[in-house]
Amino acid sequence: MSSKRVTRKDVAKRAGVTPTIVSYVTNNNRYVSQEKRERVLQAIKELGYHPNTVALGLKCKKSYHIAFICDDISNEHFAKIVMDMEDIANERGYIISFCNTRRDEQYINKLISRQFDGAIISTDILEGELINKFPDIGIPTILFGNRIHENISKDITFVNIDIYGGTLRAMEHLVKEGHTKIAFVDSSLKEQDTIDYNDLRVKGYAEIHEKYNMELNKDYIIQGANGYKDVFEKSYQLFQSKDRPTAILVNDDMHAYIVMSAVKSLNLQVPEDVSIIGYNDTTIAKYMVPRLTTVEIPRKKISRAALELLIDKIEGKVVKDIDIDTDLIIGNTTKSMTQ
Amino acid sequence: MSSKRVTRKDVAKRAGVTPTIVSYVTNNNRYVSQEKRERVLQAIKELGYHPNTVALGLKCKKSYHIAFICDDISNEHFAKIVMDMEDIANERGYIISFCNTRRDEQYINKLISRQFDGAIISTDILEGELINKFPDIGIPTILFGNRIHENISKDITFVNIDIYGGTLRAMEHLVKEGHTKIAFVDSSLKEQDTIDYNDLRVKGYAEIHEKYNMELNKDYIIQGANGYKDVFEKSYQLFQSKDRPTAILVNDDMHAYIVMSAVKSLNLQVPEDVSIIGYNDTTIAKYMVPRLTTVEIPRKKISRAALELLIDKIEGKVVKDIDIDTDLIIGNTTKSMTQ
DNA sequence: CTGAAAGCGCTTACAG
DNA sequence: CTGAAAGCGCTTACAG
Repeated sequence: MSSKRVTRKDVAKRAGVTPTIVSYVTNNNRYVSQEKRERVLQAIKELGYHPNTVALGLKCKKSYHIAFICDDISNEHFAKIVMDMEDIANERGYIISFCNTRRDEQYINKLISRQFDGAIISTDILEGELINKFPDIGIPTILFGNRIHENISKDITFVNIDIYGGTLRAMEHLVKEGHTKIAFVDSSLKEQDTIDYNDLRVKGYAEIHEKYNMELNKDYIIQGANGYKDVFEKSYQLFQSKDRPTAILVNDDMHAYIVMSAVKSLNLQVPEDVSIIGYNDTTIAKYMVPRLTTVEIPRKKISRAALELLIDKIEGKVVKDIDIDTDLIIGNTTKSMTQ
Repeated sequence: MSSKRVTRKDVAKRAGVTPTIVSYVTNNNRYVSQEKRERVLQAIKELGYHPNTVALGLKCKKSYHIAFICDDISNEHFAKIVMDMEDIANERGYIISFCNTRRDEQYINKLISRQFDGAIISTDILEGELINKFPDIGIPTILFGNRIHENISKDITFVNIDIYGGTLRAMEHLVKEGHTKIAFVDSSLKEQDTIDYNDLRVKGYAEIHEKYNMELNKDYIIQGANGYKDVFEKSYQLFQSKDRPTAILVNDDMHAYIVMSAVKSLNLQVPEDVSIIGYNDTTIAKYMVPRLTTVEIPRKKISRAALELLIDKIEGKVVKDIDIDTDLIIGNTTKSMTQ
């Protein structure tokens, strides 16, 4: 910051009024004589005065500053959510800081020191214990409903996304088309060694196996894959195996695209040899050739719900968890086995 | 914010010392007797004290808060730059707010009121006049070097990305392979009616036409396309025409993918019928089948350069513009005409 | 209708 | 070695 920022005092001097009058004019919340008002407005223009939001924040204990914590914003799905949220936040006078998730108490403490009015969190990897630090200190917090369910504070409001229902629909679609050998990829950054049945996708996947008495082959589950390259290699291996699946559910469109690349590298065709379903309906899904079948997560609704719940909460209103439906968009990457 | 946030005063009371001592302990910049120090540390722990960064900002005229203004963060290229920058910022004690570009003076004023220590701007659409408001008010500002060159303040430091050189290399590659009918797509959100020869890609594109005495067919230039759908439709039209180009340069990988989708929809093959080159080397480029030839823009270098220049500037150092090289990554989407 | 004053939570020069 | 005090730029209850 420049050391010569124009302050309220400078404006007052220039306009020949007291600083208090300047506040009354900029906030427009008290009667000020027309003449003084004009002098103040004139001085503001001449000097290029910008009221100091930080000072206001200190005085009024309100920062109009929201934190958005997210594991991977390079995924178009989340990037678009951030853009939407920033739009709504801007309309309401708030600003959003984007924060990469870090599993580190010191980092959370640094964030708390920033006096955010609220926090929105979308994570597969942050422990409930660390998430809870926000509500525990009194910061209104919204959590995108997903895998982390253990020990979440009751003070947190959930935007529950029906990924479970979407998964059931996707799986039913595959089963109806005659698939029984269905694989599943979860690329979220979590421990590799165990299958996480709390993951709503895994849960739906397992459920359908049970419902239709299909054998669940653990070799068909790729979990904790570490980045695009890893997903490529692991799915390449999977489809190279003798007992390869005929269909695969992939937790994200771009990763579904990667899986398709691996499939094609093996000279297999989509959907003739392998059916693929993704999640999110991002650009790549819409323009893939063939068009990707995918579980649509309504981004606009999520962004609006999260931000409006949060602002209501900041303003002291009582808010309830909200449920967001998902939808299966049927493209051309799934094929009936019975044809 | 909760009304009962723990302050320095509370800690002092609990520890039986003066508030000043608490500051000395948290800042660790003055001698404090071992005994008092321990009492303070203990009280901080018991009460869960988090120093108020906003108050510090007001007092020290430093917010440790940086604005990143960008037209479209849903593009993986920019999203990854944001993630990288956030990482470096975090190491240095700064936080980044992501701001969608808005061509609106009121909005810029609101940002200025926020007391950002600095701003990083990457835009194709914001006028120089509005960009200059930041340096004019004394806010250190970094601009990603690109199309907006008119009237930029000398106080702005540029991270110049050699898009021009990258374009020359891409075009040379196509020319050497025998292409003479080369199209170009610029999907940035600008006015549609005129060809913007200030655009570094257009400039390189035109340059090569001149160098090799190739006729520049204006119908081959798609500019001001409005989103993915528009790029799809316009490129579909282009390749449907009788005198269709044999190669096309697309200003961004995902858009290059869309162009390929359009090409395939016409039952044309890449690269047999149409050669395609993109920009950025994002995930889609790496995993496209065939692998996309693309102009690589080194994101890590850009993020680091921008943030370190900015922090140096904030700290009062004299900094100079920096040049970032680009590279042509040769994939499998270009084919020689002479084979 | 207007303005002096208190106070938000900090830092730090200065005096003891 | 420690602490009272000034001050960062604001808002607003209160007194005139």
